[in-house]
Amino acid sequence: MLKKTKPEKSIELSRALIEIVWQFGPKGLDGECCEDLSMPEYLALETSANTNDCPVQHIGNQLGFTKSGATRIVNRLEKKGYIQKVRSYEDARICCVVPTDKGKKTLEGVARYYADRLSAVLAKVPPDKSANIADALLEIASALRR
Amino acid sequence: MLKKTKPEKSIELSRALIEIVWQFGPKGLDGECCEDLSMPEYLALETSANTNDCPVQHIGNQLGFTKSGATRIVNRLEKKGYIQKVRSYEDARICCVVPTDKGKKTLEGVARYYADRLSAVLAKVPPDKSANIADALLEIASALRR
DNA sequence: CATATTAGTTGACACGATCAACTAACTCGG
DNA sequence: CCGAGTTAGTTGATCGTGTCAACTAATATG
Repeated sequence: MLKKTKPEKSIELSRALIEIVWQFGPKGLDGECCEDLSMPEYLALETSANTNDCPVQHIGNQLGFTKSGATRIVNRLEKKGYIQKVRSYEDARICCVVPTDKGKKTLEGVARYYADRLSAVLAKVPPDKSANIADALLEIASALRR
Repeated sequence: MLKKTKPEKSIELSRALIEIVWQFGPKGLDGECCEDLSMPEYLALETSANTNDCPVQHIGNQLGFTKSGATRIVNRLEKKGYIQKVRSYEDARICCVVPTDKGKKTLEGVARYYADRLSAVLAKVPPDKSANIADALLEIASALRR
């Protein structure tokens, strides 16, 4: 278990990022978010909740799936009772993805689960740093959207 | 695309974390790291490079796989020419996973690729914040190891 | 030496995504 | 208003990548 010689700063940084991503990401530890939802399923559910008259494809676009992938993830969510597909009556080709009550409730639960996991980690950080960290996370996320 | 009412702080934070994880994680955009390596393959390769006489199982432990999963990922890496399996002569049950020259070279390339992706994002952040962000990433990663 | 333990492998399987071909609904120029 | 083109979504075949349980082979131990 020997560490190699100290790498340059930017590489060291991205190394940290990868570790974080791996721990919290889709393959992290259990791989599940909550109940019977995988991470992409959770994100799809969330997208449907944040989008009015959300077409199936929009979910694919948001998550980086093909449209067939989107169909399948939506079907899974429907079978599990988290969403419903409603044909749009303005354009009957479009299926609007609408979260059910169960879906909405679960969404809160999962958000809380992640929030708890994150605070568990932040608890191990020197308290004077944790404000900085919160700031940094928000900043990166907002840069990603640009 | 309507946003819901402002959620509490910790949930907003974990939301940011999830976005980051999704963008940089195994499913992020292309899903691949570099050349023909998936993210778990990259991490396995890196683990083998940072561990002397690295047994197959150690890779599984590091990444959170079962031992059969570890066998499979190692076999894939071997087939692609990134590592070699060498039977330990102290204990012939153990296969030491050793990166080949190609493996070592690729490792640098991938590290650079991630570093570049990260700096591309950091470039969009107010310059006075970026030091904070670097600090925060290192801090979180180190907290995760504890 | 017999038994238990440990490292690794393997076959059957599950899950989740892609691709390409398809259907159904809408658009628009003649 | 009709036929060609476009768009939303679905589906069958397939692939990649992981698990579980049963296995082999090497080592440790009483």
